[in-house]
Amino acid sequence: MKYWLMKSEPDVFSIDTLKTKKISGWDGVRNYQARNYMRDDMNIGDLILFYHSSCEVPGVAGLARVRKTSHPDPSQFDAKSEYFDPKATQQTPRWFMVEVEFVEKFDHVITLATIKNEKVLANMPLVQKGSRLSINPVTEKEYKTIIALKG
DNA sequence: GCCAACGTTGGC
DNA sequence: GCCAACGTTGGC
Repeated sequence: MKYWLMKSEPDVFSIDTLKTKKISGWDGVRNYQARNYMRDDMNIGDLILFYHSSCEVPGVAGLARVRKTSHPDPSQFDAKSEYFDPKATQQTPRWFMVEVEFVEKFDHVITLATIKNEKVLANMPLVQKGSRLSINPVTEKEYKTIIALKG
């Protein structure tokens, strides 16, 4: 089993949205490296740190779990979607997504500032300058450290 | 294949 | 809103 951190703008899709929906496809990823993580490396049962980005208090807001391995992201075929990709076809889809399920919403967001204060977490891509990939692998040690911070 | 221009991310 | 960093596009 692996661990991941996945970013989402809470204005668009938050831990509360997932809590309500319970299950959701992680659609809209349009970055090849992030796509490759979903397509090639994510397995059922992998745990996901659900990170809120581009908001007042950026940080890990809760947990999700991979429920279904990758399949084509339907939004790439939808001309009305902001994620539409005219170069993608049903025969040769370009974008893939996994399906995730809600696990937990933390009582308090584990803020980026808190994460930056933890020496053990200094190697996370999240805190590297210029790193903006929306999906990143997390080591077991990092995962456990973050979980311990939720109090 | 190079690279300039442009677009996006995301913290601050 | 600013801006650094990075990714993508497209002409050549």
